[in-house]
Amino acid sequence: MMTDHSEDTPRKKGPNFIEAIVEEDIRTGRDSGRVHTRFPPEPNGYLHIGHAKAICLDFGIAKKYGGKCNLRFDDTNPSKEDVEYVDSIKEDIRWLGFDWEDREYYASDYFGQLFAFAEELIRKGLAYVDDQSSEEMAAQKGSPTVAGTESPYRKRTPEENLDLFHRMNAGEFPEGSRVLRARIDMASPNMHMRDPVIYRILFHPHHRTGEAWKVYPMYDFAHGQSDYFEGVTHSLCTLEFEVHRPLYDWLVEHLKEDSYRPRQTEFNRLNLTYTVLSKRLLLALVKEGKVKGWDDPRMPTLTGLRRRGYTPESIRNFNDSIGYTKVMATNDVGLLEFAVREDLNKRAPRVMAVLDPLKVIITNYPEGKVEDMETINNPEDESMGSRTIPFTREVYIERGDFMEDPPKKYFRLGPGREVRLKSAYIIQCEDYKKDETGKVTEVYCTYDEATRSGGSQADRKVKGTLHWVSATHALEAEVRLYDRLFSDPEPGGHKDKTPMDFLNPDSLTVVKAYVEPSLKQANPLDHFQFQRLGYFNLDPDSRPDQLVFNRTVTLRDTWGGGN
RNA sequence: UGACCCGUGGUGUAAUUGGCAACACGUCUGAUUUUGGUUCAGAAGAGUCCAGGUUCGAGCCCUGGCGGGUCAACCA
Repeated sequence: MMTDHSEDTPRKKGPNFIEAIVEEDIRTGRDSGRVHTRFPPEPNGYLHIGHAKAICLDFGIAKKYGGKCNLRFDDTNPSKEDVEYVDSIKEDIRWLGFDWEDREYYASDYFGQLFAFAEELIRKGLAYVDDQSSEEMAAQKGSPTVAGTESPYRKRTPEENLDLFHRMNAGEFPEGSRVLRARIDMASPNMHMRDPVIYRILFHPHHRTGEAWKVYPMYDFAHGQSDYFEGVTHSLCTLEFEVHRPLYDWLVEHLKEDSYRPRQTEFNRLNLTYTVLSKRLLLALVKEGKVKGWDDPRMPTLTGLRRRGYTPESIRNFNDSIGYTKVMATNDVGLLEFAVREDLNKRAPRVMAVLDPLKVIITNYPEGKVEDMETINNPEDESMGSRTIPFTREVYIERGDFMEDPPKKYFRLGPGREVRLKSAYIIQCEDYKKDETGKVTEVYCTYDEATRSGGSQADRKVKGTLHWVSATHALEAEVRLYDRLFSDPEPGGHKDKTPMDFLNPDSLTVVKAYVEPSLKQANPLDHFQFQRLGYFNLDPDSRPDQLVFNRTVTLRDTWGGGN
């Protein structure tokens, strides 16, 4: 069934385990029944479809239960972050269809409160300054199976620690020379509880606070506390943070002044076949020039998918369909493509385009005659109306739509065969011409005037219907055909190979095509279904005198005979 | 060989307080079609990682295995 996927009538599904938790919290009156989530990106790169999964959850839960969702930039590491990313992230979230209203926050907004909280921990003897190198501390940390040993600085007095911490922030000590650690348990079976570093010295200017601070909180020290400051009730994050939860809770427990405390719940991160979603790899693809940029249509970034022609609705529906669990899952990218086709099938007007032209000359059609043939824009949506396309004596059809010696189940053009030219006439192949290499160069046909679309013989059945464009009216266009960027289903799942070893050399193919004249009026990012060829959109680089189209996704191909 | 998490058709998810394993994608038929698309009708495909236990009855509960993931950044 695919009748109820529109925005107004979402798929009927039972609550996922996170919704079940939220519903239980509401039922028991936890936090007075408030539901408040947050989406917390670090502004150090572009958002990709994996982030979309988190965004749909964070904003989706808030919307479903009448709560709020904050946008919070987790900007605790100035050496990696930049305003460029802040802007792109905001744009991408809006494009996806979500709104944080006036709740745009930054972890850096809380640097003052966080610093004060650190001082409090120091006074309570729950944090200390460590002068060792990171190597020394790593050695003392032990291993998952061997308990760690305590730092020689662990017994410093609160007074000394406070003084050192202030001087760290005053810039008196070089980067890397000292850190502030929480004093928890060096023998904990959970590595994150072995006196984790909570503050480090960084001299890199911060994109928002500039030179104001010389010490910056670590993720673990900033996240739960930021949740607390914002009144977040449900802090949803991905599975790899599961082992951080005890530390999250430990810190919040020491910070809270009332009964309210945010709670972290983890869900599975998105994995897609033939796709890499690690920021490191995506950055490498851009830096090494394997793709043209973050918005290259082959990239799984939201900006790339948008340029490719994917719609926000299709991405939201896709997220809806894959669900949220704690299972390490790998989703078939075909599911995403299905969601795109499903959406585009309803909204994309059908147009004529020929990617690999073969000239057909209709010998009994008058030279110089032009007929305007009416054709419907979208059979899925009558309200999209119709338009006319010019028909002439010479037209182009797809090279693959003619075979000299067609197999039995082939029902397109061949010697002596009849086909209908969509919205025009039935033609019959009388002859064809080949060049020295044996390549077919022209096909000669006759047309039956009575079979004109809407005419007296219009109902006559023939096996095939072909798309075509008038050879004298067609516009030349550049069409970019995209294939998967990686040739392996799990490019990241190999021991001695990197995803780069599986780069698909044919991920981009550029062809010169002929398209119907009406496309001159197309706007950037407009969607089209090129008859029998797939869904395309007009690239933002396109100019009226040089049309450029991207193939968003192919049509479902049920014919095993190839093309 | 520590802690935590996970294990249902090929893939991803469902399965009210234990009650004949459901849905989507994919695959395969057939019908319709001026798109080999769409739409429609139907089919195949798992007995729920394994072994015990509790129970009239277990995918759901218990025990023990096996398998997979995360964690030893002054990243998030």
